[in-house]
Amino acid sequence: MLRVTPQRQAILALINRSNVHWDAEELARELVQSGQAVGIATVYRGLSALEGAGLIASVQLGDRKRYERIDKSHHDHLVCTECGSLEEFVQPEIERLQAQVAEEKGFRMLNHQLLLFGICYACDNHDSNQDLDKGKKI
Amino acid sequence: MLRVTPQRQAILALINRSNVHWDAEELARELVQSGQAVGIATVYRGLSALEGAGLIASVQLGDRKRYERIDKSHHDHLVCTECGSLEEFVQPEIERLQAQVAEEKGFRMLNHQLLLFGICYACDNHDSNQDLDKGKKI
DNA sequence: ATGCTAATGATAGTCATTATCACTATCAGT
DNA sequence: ACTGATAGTGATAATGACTATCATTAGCAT
Ligand SMILES: [Mn+2]
Ligand SMILES: [Mn+2]
Ligand SMILES: [Zn+2]
Ligand SMILES: [Zn+2]
Repeated sequence: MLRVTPQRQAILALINRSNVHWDAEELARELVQSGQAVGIATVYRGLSALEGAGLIASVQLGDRKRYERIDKSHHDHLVCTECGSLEEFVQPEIERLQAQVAEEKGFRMLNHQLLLFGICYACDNHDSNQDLDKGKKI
Repeated sequence: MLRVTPQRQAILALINRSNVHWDAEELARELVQSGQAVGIATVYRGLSALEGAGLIASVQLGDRKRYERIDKSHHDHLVCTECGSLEEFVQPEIERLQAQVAEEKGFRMLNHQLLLFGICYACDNHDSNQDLDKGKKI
């Protein structure tokens, strides 16, 4: 009952061929650029449907949700509060301890979210107060 | 330059005397109940100011921010996606490993957020499909 | 090929939070 | 204690990220 449509194919293709954490608006703009514009409501619905089908992954960052490829192993994120960039990391021991905590509490954990906020290496060593590149893909 | 006002005192007192993760609207309603109504915009600004002053703590849960007392040691949260309840936990080893990851990446971590989503013990063993208690304090 | 119904897209609505702005109150300096 | 600079208040408008509506279109099971 999940239908294959050109719009969803375009959204999925774009996410799969990039290494970006897209939000709905950014993705819609990129689709316009590439000549296959998709209505913004359809982008929201498409992203939600694709995630529900297990074809893409998401990260909730503050008030906005970002989507990325799912064909990499699970990872968590370092979020730079200066430039907004995302860095990825994997720490199996943390994953194991999370499951252990849930277990001990009788809590059936379905997923988790771990965000480390701070200043990335680049920002910490910035030459001057560069303007933030608002158009940068993260 | 952070001024002491009756509104902020009321907000802080309410948070400090309870063990609840308040959002702005809930807190405003409670203040009305207790006969010291505070404008909703002032509640938002007050919560933000108090957090900035290190007097209360916050958790970003999906699209809404919740505030709680800061006079307990740092902890993270188990979030029940069924009933919305929050359970707290501390895992020093996870904390240590987070700092280690940031260190290795040259990332200056300022804070973090770890949420474990799933079904709490009560919901997992519910007798029937009880209606969620929307008014419940969490 | 047909038809049931999910999907689309333009747009209106929702909801949490922030901005505006006229007015008030805190408090540092006298 | 007085006062002035300015932070804070509160009613309300605005914003921004989504979600609902609804007429129309188009997958896809049969
Ligand atoms: Mn990622
Ligand atoms: Mn807590
Ligand atoms: Zn940065
Ligand atoms: Zn529960």
